[in-house]
Amino acid sequence: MRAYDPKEIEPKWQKRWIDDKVFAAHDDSKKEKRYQLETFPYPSAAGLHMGHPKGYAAEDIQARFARMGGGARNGEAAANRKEVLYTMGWDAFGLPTENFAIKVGRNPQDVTNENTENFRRQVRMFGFSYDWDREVNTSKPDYYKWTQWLFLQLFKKGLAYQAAGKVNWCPKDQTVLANEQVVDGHCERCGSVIEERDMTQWFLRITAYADRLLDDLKKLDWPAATLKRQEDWIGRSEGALISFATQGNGGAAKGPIEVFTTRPETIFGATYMVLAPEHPFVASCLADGSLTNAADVAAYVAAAAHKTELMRKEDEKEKTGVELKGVSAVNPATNQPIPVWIADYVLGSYGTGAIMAVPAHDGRDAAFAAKFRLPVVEVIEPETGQAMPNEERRSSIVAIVEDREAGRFLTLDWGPKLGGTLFIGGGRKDGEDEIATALREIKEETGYGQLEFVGRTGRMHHHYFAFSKNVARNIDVVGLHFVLKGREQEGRSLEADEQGRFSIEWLTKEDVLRKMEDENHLLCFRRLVLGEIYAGRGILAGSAAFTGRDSEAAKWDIVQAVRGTRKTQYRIRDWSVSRQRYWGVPIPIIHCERDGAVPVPESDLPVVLPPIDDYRPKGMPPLASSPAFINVKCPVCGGDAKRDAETLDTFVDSSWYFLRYADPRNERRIFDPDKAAHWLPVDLYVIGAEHTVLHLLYSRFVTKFLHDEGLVPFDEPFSVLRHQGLILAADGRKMSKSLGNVVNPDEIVGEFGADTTRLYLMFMGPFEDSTPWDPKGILGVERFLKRFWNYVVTMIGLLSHEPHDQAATEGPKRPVIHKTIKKVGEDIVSFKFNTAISALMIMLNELTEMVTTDDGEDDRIAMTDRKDLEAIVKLVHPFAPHMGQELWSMLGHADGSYLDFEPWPAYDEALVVDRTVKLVLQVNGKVRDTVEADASVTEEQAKDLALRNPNVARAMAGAAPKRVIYVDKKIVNIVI
RNA sequence: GCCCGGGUGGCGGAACGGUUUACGCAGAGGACUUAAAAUCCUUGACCCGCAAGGGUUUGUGGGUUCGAAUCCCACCCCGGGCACCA
Repeated sequence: MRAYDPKEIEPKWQKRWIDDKVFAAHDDSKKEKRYQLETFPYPSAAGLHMGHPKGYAAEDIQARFARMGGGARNGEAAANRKEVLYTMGWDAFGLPTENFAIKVGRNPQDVTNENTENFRRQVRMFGFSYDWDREVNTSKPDYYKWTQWLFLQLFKKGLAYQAAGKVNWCPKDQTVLANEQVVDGHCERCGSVIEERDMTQWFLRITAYADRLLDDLKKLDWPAATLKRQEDWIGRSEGALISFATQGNGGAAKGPIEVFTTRPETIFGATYMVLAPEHPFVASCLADGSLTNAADVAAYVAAAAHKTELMRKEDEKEKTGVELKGVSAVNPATNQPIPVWIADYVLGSYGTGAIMAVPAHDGRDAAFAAKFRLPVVEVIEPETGQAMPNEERRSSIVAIVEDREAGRFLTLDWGPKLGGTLFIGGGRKDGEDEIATALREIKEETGYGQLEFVGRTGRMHHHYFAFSKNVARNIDVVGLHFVLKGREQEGRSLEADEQGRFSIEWLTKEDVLRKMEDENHLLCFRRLVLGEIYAGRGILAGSAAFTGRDSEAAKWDIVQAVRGTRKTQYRIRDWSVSRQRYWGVPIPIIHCERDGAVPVPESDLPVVLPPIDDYRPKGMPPLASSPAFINVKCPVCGGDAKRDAETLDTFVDSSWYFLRYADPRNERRIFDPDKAAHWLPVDLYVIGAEHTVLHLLYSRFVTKFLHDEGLVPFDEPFSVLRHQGLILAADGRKMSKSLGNVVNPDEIVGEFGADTTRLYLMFMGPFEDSTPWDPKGILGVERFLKRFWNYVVTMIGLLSHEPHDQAATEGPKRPVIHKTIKKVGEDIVSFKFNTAISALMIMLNELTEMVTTDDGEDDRIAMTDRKDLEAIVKLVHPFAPHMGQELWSMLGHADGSYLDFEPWPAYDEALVVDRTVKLVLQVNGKVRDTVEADASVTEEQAKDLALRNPNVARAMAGAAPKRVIYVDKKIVNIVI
């Protein structure tokens, strides 16, 4: 028998697939289209990582399955066969290659060409079913011409603009770095501490699309976590802009300061305001001499300007700031003057760069106020519980007694019916002050009397039902905090209805948080002991006409009262795309003294990236030192002008590549809109979980822009997205060169072949989970493939000896094959490749099981015919396509018959269900026995079987069944 | 600190209201072989028991249910992301 030899069959089919253009996607096909986008790799010098083929194998399974019409209703595969656009390309521009080239003293172009060749070879050895005629490469002029064109369209619409902005500057490499290249404030490459520099940069106005980028997330079939991260990244918040008048020394009016707030309802508690150090008001105060502490302020501003991101992190969020002495602002709600501070916890780049500080209801303001002893005014009284009709009103206290030596808190356990664990509470008597009430209650209920009062909350509101008194209550509560000074207990005097109803417990902080359920008592604890501030809703207090109203309900009325305006604010910033490096797309702009930034005429595109002598960054873009490139005539006035010497962020290159695949060789347009409309949006995009924001957000932005330009009818590029988990090293850590634990795809494929490698990648665990590479684990799937091969080849040999009456057989006969067809099809659809493969293994195990034949011989060649074999070969094909195709040929299919275009097998429902069922017999939910029963078993029969079972009888020990639960054909549970 | 994931045999994992540990790896025993590799068969959570059988077990503690790995609450641990966004 012919042995399984992947080294022979894999290169053979790979060559045929490419030479015969088997997987070419036809624009004019009558079949329904399916577009599967593969994350195009960055061709690094390190070569392919095992993570690449993991994602690719999953897509290849889906692509081949779709071509076979899989996923349709059973039996309708033939009509469901898809025309699949499935492609590969190279994200070939970028900094790592440039750095590598500089290090080894070579040209980035040559290095990229070599890396790309190597990647192409590696990808091809896996046998993925790509249409290789659609390959794209972002570093080729025929591609980046259109990247430049895209930039110019954005420029024309005002969506690409130049502005001064902060950049990450590496002092050693003399260059700007992308945020991704800054790791913990250090240069990813040389480890230098990154400086912040202000430079004029190109930006793309992605913020103009913030609302649509957020709102359209709901159209997408993407992992929930990724949608959430996009939402957080965009960071929309609804609030108000409110103007605060200011005045200088002697009451001279100065310009107003506008703040952005999401909590305008707290404005009566705004006791000071804070500006970012770079706020223009600060500079104007310094300039007009209105400050009495100008030197301190100037020093703080200067220090803040030099603070890097790293330094701010090291500050551990310790608040710093300086008051602008000599000026003040006026709270428009209270008309009271309030001090103005500057502090770097307020960001110049968000909102208006100025805030109103409400230390009573904001944690950051609270920390700042505590440090600089600024006044705190509570204006929201927390409200807990649910309001009920006919509430009795009362004034109460909650007393927290702390034993500081023991680190415990005094609680009363009232049992589950009366509220569980509570602090000491009680109602106030007429004329009694709150502290007196608390001391009295503590003494009455616990006998403790030596107490020191250390703090209190403001008033709170709580709705509850007092079961002991059978009455609904709406109470005013004040939380009071005492420290125990002596442990003697004397003079307890319980009311009659309290006698024996509770027990005293001293709990640790953790136990209080664990056991206490009462919202109001817990809130007292959080505020008094944990020092938390209250940032929720409640009843307004100290808020003039608004006092007593619900804080949320009054929010916009207050905005109106202080003449503020509603405002939506976003966290997302415009996309910085300038890179002062060489290996990227030249920005197609010409700078002219007279005409400013002038776009390169479209007829002059592409602006070709020229080879230069020295690629090393020297504080200015390498292209700037190439006079032949830089010096041009202005397209408008014809005078001397200079080209922009910067290159585009490579994320721009990748923000539209999926569109180019629809029409990759078009020389006249970025793509033919009809072709894009035909193939897109993408029906499946498999991408690493690390790409949850940037690339996906940028691609969505560009798609929306092109939609607005009328080039595409859709406004979301990727309808369905799935993430792949990492392949970890055998030690469970990330694979990395420095740890020396990298698994090399060349070695693995060389040793086991592509089919085995692919199958193992899919079998390791759930697709979206990270799983360690087990060098022994791959042996399991290798054995499976060999056994599968041997089985099919043996059977083919037998078939040729004694031809069955093939015509008479409609489909496969053996039930296990029908079950597997169903299971594998469902699992592929739901990305459960590991269990699909497991089902294939189970099927093979059953097919090759020893059976005893009529003449008493042990035999593992069970009855199987050609239909069976064809079906199981089809099932394996998406996973191990070289083997699938080879066996298909050996089954006698003509040369040129590609299994990928054969219909996915159908199954017979009747054969999927078992003829016998296993009944689990339980007594009180515990398994006592299992019995086999015919699948037609009725409830009565099943119960009868259970009651007559000896194990069941023993467990029942003569007791009578109270109840018998029956789960159809599964369980009989006798409750006694 | 906040937001997502996730804790099941020696290992990767399966089951996501109904027999916990499918499938695979590793282990143990056996067959074939001069031997090894390969292949095939048997076995396979833990404790008690010769066995029949019984008990325990899905991070911990509670709850709901006839029945919980699965649903709810609290806590612990691991991984990832964000990190003063007013």
